[in-house]
Amino acid sequence: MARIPTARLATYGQVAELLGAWGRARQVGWALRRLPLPTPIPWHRVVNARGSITMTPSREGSDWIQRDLLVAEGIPVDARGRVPLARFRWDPPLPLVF
DNA sequence: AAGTTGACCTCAT
DNA sequence: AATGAGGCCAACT
Repeated sequence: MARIPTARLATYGQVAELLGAWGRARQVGWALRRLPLPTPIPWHRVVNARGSITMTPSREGSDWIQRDLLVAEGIPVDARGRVPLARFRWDPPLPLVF
């Protein structure tokens, strides 16, 4: 995730692919849920494939923090958490191979 | 040990 | 636009 440039967006699925874990977007979400905040990892640049911040009470506020961080980077977020994914999507250069 | 729960995704109504 | 089905799989009951 640290590879995602400032003011660019990636999806959970993209991050999974980058790890060589195609189809395992859920596990990316699992990992992010566990991130201790604050963290230097730019977790806020990861949104869902529908192009929005996943807004749910189970995130205990990190969804709203994500909103603030994205707006602070210049990425607009509407009232329902939608972001212009098509415009800001980051295309990873190469998958990681271990 | 079996069933449930998610910061998910794609495809089909 | 909004659901629903099915797939995914580590953790947690």
